[in-house]
Amino acid sequence: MKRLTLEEIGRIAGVSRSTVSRVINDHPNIRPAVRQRVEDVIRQTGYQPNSAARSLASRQSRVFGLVMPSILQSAFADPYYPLVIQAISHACNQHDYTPALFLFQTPEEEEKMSQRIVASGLIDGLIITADTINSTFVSKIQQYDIPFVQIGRPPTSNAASISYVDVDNEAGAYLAASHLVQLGYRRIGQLATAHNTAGADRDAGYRHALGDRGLEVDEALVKVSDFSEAGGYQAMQALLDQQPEAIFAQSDAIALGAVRAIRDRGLRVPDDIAVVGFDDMPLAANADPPLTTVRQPINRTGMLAVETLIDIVRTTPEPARHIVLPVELVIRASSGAVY
Amino acid sequence: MKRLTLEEIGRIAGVSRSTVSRVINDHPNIRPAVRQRVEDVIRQTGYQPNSAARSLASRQSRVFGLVMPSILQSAFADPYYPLVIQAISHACNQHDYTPALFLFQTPEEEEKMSQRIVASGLIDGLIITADTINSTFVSKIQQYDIPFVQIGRPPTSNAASISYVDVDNEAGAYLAASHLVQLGYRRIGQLATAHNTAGADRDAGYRHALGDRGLEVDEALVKVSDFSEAGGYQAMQALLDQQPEAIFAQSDAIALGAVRAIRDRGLRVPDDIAVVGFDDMPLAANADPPLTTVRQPINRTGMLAVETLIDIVRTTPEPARHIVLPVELVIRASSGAVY
DNA sequence: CAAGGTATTGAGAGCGCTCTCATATCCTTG
DNA sequence: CAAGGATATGAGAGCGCTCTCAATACCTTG
Repeated sequence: MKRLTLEEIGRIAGVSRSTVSRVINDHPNIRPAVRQRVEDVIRQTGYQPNSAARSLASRQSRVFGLVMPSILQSAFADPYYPLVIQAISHACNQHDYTPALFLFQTPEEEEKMSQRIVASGLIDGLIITADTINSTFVSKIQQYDIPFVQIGRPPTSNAASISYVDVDNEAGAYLAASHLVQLGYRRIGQLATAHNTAGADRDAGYRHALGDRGLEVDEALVKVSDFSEAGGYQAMQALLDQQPEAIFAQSDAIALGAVRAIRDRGLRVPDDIAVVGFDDMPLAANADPPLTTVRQPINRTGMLAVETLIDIVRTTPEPARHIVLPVELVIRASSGAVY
Repeated sequence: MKRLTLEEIGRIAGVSRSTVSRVINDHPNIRPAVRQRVEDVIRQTGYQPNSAARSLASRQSRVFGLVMPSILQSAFADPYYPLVIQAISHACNQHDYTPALFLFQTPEEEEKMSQRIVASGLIDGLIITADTINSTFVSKIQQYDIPFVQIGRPPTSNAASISYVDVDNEAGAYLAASHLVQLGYRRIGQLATAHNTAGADRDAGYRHALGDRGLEVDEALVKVSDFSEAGGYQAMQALLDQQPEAIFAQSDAIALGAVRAIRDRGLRVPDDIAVVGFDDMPLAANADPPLTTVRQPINRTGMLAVETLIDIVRTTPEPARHIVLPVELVIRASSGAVY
């Protein structure tokens, strides 16, 4: 199957290359009859414009890069990231953009790739998943003039100049912790995470909720974990010695690990210890017991990241766009509110 | 920062565009002194060749498409797919290819995208994850002359003409089931899956293992599940009525669901029922009890898929390459062999 | 029905690279 | 040291598209 060109389509339709180009790019001022004729030829031949030629002439590729820096390598086990990828992929498909994937397993890999990513012209813009504090990648990328949006809030120090899409982590944690307070629990522990803004915001929400209800935060009831089930299991084991009545876990995976640790100690959820998670991953609903958690809108996050990036690419990049999406508390059995 | 071109690099280095191009593409017959000089300029300026121009002139993009057809949409919850993506991404990085991601959530999306994927020239080759029997995508793609390799064995009917990288599912299942037989279990059930070649091969391995040891397969001990934890939970509940002594689950997620179902029935693993999984996902080792399972080399699978595709793109596509990787049994507590 | 627009189309010049072919330079060796 | 062959470099012609600008076709309206 020989590859067709604009020229040939034009020849078949009896018009010039330029006119065919106009039809394809939906320019105004083409006689309806001509447009129709050209469209027919395109449809019948199955012609697809050559994307390299288009990129070269138009100076844009309609390819976005989806970047996950090295810090997150292991975090890929967390089902959150696959869901984000899926959401972004879907959004890109809808807007006729192609997502290129850049997962970095080491800083060296990151270093090696970043130059090519920003300067080869392959990529029109970047979606960066890196709420890790002090990501070197973001500061490196800022020196180039490639548009990007971040998923998750950047550290306060440079959040103003960076466009991002985030969920309201603080409000979510506030809801979760308040829910536990209202249920009558007093010794409410937290399985927290370190070095990421989402974790920091969830921590703040937890503290505000307790404070607003006149409870003091007992630091012995706050343990740090990573975002994995295993991490939650370990942290919960340490926490169990403090005899908490309820737990706010900063992610569903952590919560599930906590549940397992609680059971291993011969205790029951929620009868002995109530548990609330965060994220509302698919597994939260199927867990045993079903997990009370904070639902964050991952699909909308991905969609908005893509649309914001398209907007930035097409128009002026100033000022930076900041989007914070609302979250909601999903009450299930693990918090002891329903059975 | 103005974008540099070959021409300008040449001017700075005092040579022609052609010579710079030769240096970049590692052509022979350049005086060492000149090559050095050009390389210095490139390094100092941070020049990166424009990829659109390169693609247009050389007719290849160094972009591979990573396709996951719509059937698998929900299966993305299975940690297997993220790991495959990660492996392929890493392999692409190493070989200076860019992976573009095409996840299809619906047949319509698949239909809409496929034309662009194969005919726009954006993509040099495809890696298709679709061991689902009767994938329409593969048969569609075969009509074009775009190179591709599949991860997972295609259905026997057209496996001969398709290049693929697979793991030895049958041998793995054989190992797993044999392990259970050797431990003295007799009523060995299977949590199987339908409509995919990996499942069919694992089923075959299970049956051969039992047959080779003189055990007959009791069809009442074989239940069909999907690849999820929830599916395994459900299927196991049905299976429990048949009072199996041991279970071979076709994936780790299924095995974990089975363990949960067994526990909910008040039974213990492995004391009352032994469980073996398949895949050796990270969560298998951390499970409770740690899961005996069949380890498949996902990183090698991804690497070989990429390298095979590169080979096909660069040389003649004939004959189709078939690679089957060995697997190994990882014995942990869930099968009752170790504690 | 001519003049003066406006709507529609085509021609041409790149976009930044690769690759072939011609030219220039460098060694050999007789 | 001249001739011949190898080696090294440059010039030029695209790759298939977009976009500007000029040319043509089509309408108005006085």
